[in-house]
This record gives sequence, C-alpha cells and structure tokens, in this order.
Amino acid sequence: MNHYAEQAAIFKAISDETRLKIIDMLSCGELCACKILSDLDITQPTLSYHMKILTGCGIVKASRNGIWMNYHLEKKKADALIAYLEELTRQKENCICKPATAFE
Amino acid sequence: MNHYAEQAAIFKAISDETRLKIIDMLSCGELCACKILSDLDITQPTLSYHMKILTGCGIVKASRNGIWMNYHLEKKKADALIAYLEELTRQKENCICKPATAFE
DNA sequence: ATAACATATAGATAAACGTCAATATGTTAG
DNA sequence: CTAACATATTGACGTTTATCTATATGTTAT
Repeated sequence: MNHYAEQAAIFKAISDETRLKIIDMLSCGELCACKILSDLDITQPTLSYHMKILTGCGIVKASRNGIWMNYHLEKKKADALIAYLEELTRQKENCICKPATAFE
Repeated sequence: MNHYAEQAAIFKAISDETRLKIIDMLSCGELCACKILSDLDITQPTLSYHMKILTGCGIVKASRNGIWMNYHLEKKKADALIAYLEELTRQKENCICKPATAFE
C-alpha cells in the first residue's frame, strides 16, 4: 500500500461526524465506552463499530480495565497525520507534479 | 450543520487515494485536468467526478482557460483544515470531554 | 457551420458504509 | 456457578461511493 492509500485510510476513519466528535472527547484523556456512548445519540453496537474503525487505523488506542474498555487518543499518530497533511499541501522540491506545468 | 459534520465532509473529500494524489500534484501550482488525468490510471469521467468532490468542499479551486480546466489547491482551506485537526486533537480548556472522567 | 477537442453529465453497477435489533462474549460480584 | 453488566459480533437493511460506458456540453480553429 502506497502512502496515499495508507493515509487516505486514516482520513477515512476520521471523516465521519460521530467519529470526529469522539476524537474531540478523547482529546483531553481517557474515557470508557459507556461514557462516550452516553454523550452520543447512537446505540451501543454502533459505538462499538465506530471504535473499531478508530482503533483499527491507530489513531485511538484501547485498554481494558475490568469490565470497562478505555479509549485514548494516540497523539503521536494524530501529529503524524497533521504533519503528513502539511507536507502534502506545501510547495516542495521534487514534487510529484514536476516537471508538469499548467497550461498558460 | 455543526463543525464536526462540516469538517468531516472535508476529510471525506480527501480520504481517497486518488484524490490525495491529486492534491499532491496540485501542491506546487496549477494543473489542467488533462495533465492530471495523464498521471492517473482512471477514465476521464472518473477524474471529473473526483475534481467535483475536491472543488465541492473548497480545497481545490477551478478556473477555465479556453478549452482547459485548470485546478489549483486552495492553500487557505488546507491550512484551516490542518488548524482544525490540531485544535481537535490537542488538550484544551472547556473541552467537550469535561467534566467527563475516565474510570479509574 | 462544422470538426476537433476538453470536460461534464447520466445511468448502471458492485462494493463499502452506518445503522439497528438480536445475540454472543468477557468480567466481576455474590 | 450464576446473575448482572459492559462491550463485541452477527445479520439485515437502505444509503453512499467509485467506477465504467455512452452521451452531452462548451470552446476554438478552420
């Protein structure tokens, strides 16, 4: 998988209103699934589905504490995604676009 | 539409391998559709579909030059998206997560 | 006007997505 | 061991997505 496909998968994971809100909730620390669920208007299986997508791409990490599943934002992964987007959108030497030129 | 839904739509626009590559191509300047097309392994209607999605969310802008459609990256929009992601994932006062606490 | 060319739209299709109800699994307390 | 509880999985469903072929639209040169 090339880096476009790889990063696209992460963007896809966060390209959902519910999942963006979950990330916001996790921005300050760990929360258990039940707490996240109580702030959203979805069923428990649906939350489980979303958490699987978020953990699947690595931007959220899960840890069990007895009965509870705790989730936290993987800040490193988030920062790497931000860095990728910065690099992708900035002008650079050896860009994929060169020696392409726009029509004048 | 809340800011989650609004930004999720932009992330959705860039959560595709082909569209990420197009953004990379446009990172250094303007390109016409035919040049973009020549670097991708898709048909012309498919490119047109992708460009509509990219311009639709505002991250790419289009301008016609005679027969040709030129596209360029809207850097401001990209930077705003990066800033949003930074803010979303950083620890903040008055966070949506508060006064929520993780189970200890 | 017409031909040549670049791009857009329409319609079809298969795959992926988000959701739910029902059920299964895993953990702890009694 | 069993009950209670938190979370995960399954199966179904309607919607959205990415892609193609065929066709339409818009622009320029002749």
